[in-house]
Amino acid sequence: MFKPVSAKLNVTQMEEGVLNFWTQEDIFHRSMRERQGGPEYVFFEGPPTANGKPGVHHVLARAFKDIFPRYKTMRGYHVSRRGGWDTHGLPVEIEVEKKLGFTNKQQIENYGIAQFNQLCRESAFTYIQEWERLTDRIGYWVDLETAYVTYKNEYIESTWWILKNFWDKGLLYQGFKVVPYCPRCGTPLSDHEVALGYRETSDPSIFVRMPLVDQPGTSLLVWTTTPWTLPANVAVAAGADVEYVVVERALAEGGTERLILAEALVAKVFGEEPVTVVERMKGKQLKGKRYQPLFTFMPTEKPAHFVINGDFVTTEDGSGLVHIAPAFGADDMQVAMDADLPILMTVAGDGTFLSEVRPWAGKFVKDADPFITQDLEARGLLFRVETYTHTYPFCWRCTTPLLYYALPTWYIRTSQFKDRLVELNERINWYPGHIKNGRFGNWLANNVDWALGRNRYWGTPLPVWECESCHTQTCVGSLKELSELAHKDLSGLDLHRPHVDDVRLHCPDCGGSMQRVPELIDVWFDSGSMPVSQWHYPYEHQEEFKKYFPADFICEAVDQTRGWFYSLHAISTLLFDQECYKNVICLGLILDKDGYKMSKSRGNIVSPWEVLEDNGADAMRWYLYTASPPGQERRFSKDLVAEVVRNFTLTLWNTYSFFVTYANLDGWKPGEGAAPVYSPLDRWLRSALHTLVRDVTQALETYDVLGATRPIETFVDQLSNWYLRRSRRRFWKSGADADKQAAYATLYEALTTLSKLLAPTMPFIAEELHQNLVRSVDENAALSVHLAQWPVFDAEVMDEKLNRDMSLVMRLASLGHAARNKANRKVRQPLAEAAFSVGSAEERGVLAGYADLLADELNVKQVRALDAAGEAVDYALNPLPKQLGQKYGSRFPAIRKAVLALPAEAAAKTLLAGQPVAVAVEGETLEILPEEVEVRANARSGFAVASEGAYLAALVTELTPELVQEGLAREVVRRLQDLRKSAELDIADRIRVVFQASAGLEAAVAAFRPYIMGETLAVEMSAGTLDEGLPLVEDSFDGETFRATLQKAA
RNA sequence: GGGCCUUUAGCUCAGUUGGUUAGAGCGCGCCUCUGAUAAGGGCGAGGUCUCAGGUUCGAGCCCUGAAAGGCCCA
Repeated sequence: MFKPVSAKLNVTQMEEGVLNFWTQEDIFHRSMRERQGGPEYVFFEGPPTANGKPGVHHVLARAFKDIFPRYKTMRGYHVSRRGGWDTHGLPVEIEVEKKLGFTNKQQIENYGIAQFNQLCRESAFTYIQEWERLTDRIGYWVDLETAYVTYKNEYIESTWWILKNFWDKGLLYQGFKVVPYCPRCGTPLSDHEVALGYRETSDPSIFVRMPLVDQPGTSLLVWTTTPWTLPANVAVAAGADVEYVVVERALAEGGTERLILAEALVAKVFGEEPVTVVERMKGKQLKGKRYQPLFTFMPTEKPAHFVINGDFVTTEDGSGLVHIAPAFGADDMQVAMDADLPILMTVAGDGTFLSEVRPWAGKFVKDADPFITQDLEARGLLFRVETYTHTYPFCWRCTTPLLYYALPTWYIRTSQFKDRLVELNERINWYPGHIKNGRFGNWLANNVDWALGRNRYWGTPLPVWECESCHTQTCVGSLKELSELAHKDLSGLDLHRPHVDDVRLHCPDCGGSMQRVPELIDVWFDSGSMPVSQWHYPYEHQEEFKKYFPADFICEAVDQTRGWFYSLHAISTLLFDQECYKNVICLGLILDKDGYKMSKSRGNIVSPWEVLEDNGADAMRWYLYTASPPGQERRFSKDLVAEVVRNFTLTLWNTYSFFVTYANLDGWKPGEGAAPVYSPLDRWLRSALHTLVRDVTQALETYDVLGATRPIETFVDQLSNWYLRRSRRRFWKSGADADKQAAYATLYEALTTLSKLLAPTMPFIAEELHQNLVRSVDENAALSVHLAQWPVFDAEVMDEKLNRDMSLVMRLASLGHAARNKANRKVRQPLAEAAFSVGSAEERGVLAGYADLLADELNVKQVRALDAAGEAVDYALNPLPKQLGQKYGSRFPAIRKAVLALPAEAAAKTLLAGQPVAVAVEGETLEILPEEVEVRANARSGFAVASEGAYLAALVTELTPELVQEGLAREVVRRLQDLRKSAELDIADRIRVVFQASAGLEAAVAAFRPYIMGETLAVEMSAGTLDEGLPLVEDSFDGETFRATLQKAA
């Protein structure tokens, strides 16, 4: 006996039962333990931060991550599924700052870094319990007990080891990074903060002359909106492929001058003023031309003041020649590094000019703009001054205009490995593929050095110490090394600020005192280090590290392209010269109902709990898998998850419930009783099932989640709404013949196989089915479906022709129903005949083979092919463009016309007989093959017809008295079945029926009495007086009246 | 400003190497079936496949350009 299954499914209850089972039997750990010794399948968990609540987007990532470890486990792999937590960084600090009511860094310093960091450490796990609860509830199997934590000393120490490795290779260096900076607050602002403070403002817009050294009387015309940056000018950038011209113009004071600017901007700059173009050239020809510097306040230790090429130059504004001040622009800094230009720092941290800038020393730079302009004008270098209105960022806190300002920071020399980063990316399989050479590939190809330093508190400290006297620097790679250099045992030291800052080292060069540099490292370096640091490698677990690197599979959302995907790849490339992961699914973002990204800052995160409580984890997961391709962004709505339950889960569940109900009635068990003799319908279902196994397996092997799920939906639909609907009677009938055995065996095979195919994606219902269908009858079966073996398809069972044939039959059935509808003949009324027209001789054979099935489905006494010869059928020809067009190309229209001009009747008969027809086209005779033309039939009047393409169904709608009586009998059956149901009888209960009927109906009942009694399981059926106390049905139909009562027979 | 993605029915999405009548599910209206079903079947309303050019005998699909939206980066 199987456990009885109600047709009503309480999803939540079922899933919670499964969760309990997993916990009690420790299935998750078993799934790892039992596969020890099997081949390794390596999965890396991208660590989330638990200081925020998990949202739907986390369910998305976790749902996708879960599929492949489960699948691979079923294929015999050992899959270690270690979790991880990202615990450092600004998000954590900001939460603590909010709690403390802080608005700037000074307040943190005053409060004390030690206490502050202690609060951060606690805050990092604020929502850990909700994360654990959610992870558990959605059935994401990940080992959180052994999860790595980025703030642990061991983790940090390994990360230090990596940094030390880079240091030793000369890849870690100090440079400048241009950041948005508030001179009043004395601090750089994050992107988020900058975005808060944009507003419209007016700035000076000036054109200046930069006279060429080698061509007296000729100047570069350069445009800027920040005159205060001109004293820091070191170069002028021209677009390499931009067209430039030298123009000659008259000077007001007499004589002429020549100016160089982009051709596209001549009209904009000079307007009505007549100028003469005397020469033209590309930007690349300007490269290297030297000009006289506007100012010489600062010494230049490298060559400067010449034209360079830059791809950021546009000809939308200004002159097409861009002034370069590396300290005050990100592009400027980048070209300065590329071209090895000097960096002139003219401005102090408070936004005033340094003393070297003598005329304006101490003045706030923005206030100095007019003076600088005057100075240039006085020297004849100013061409024009205007006002320019644009949006510019201001400090959100104090409304001071932000400066783009170079701050010293630490870099990793990733750009040196640009080519290698690109090459190793070639080995990675990206899903979707366009990320590889698109978003990710472009990012790598334009790689710039990784700005590593952060001027914050809660994070991995940069392990570089600098001598206070001789400025020698050293990088420390372990606690042991630190202890040695400090001459004391520091093995218990907390590797966070401020404790590491308190450690002074002895300078090996001069014996001076060395202090740690103030920076922390980028948290992305933390998470990108996880392949190494999760093992405390190389100080511990060397074997494990080797075993679990690189990853076979990782999966995160697309916002990790420049985040975790990059940090893993970059660190792995620089450290091991190897790719870090072989396959990666890059998920699209979940958008809210209005199409915006769900994010904490927007406050539009939808809680997954409501969805889970109503519809369960399986349905939510399934929705996420099947809704759209994984890489595509998607809007999320709860209603769509509910639809999954209605359309898919319940369809499957009811098929399962049906099976269990009847198998229990019959005492059926797999492998017992007569050997099954499969009917064509069984063979079709098995063929479809094995095809499904093949396709789903293939899809999972290629990380195609849609391909691993949508076909299952189709199959379940066909299983329920065709196979089972067409097979019901085989289960009802008494006895246990080979046909019934075959029906049970087929349905059982389908359900148990589905349970396995669904295990990676719908782990709960898969388990439920497995426990009841497999475990309950086979003690030796796998304890859990997740410990079972993945199903193997049998190519012998697969039959492509059978699959095709059955879809034709389903189509014809559908047409038959349509014809009935048009004729207004309900299915309960038997009809004499249905005749079909199909497009080919082969399909006629299919029709003949499945005539009985169609007759039963359509409730007609006979099914046959429309006879071309014997009946008045009109034919039409439809030349098939696909076949003819591909064969004849541009001659197709003419051929089409010629085919349509043929006498349709004769040609159709020839083609239906499998013979070619000849057409004359442009003086040539062509042979048109039967498969190149579709023959469409139209039946004579008197039939009720429905057609689609080449297919047509025609019903004989005349009724004989026998047919009418049979129809009435079926009406009676239907009423009695309804009554059984409303009386809540068991499916197998026998009944006694007493009825009263109008004369015509009574005759019909008499004629079909055995049929009615058989259908309704009546042991007695008689006309007589009704006992009103019994369940009663009363109805009139087709001009007849019917009343009946029933009672359960003893 | 740059890169990537998206745009097909009211909603969520399919649409094979280009093939002439563009599909499914949900929702809506009508009809129907049912002793597994919260369901199933049929019919109907609902589409200038974002727009404009181009290639082709033929374009939802290929090419060019534009627009709108999203994400990432400046």
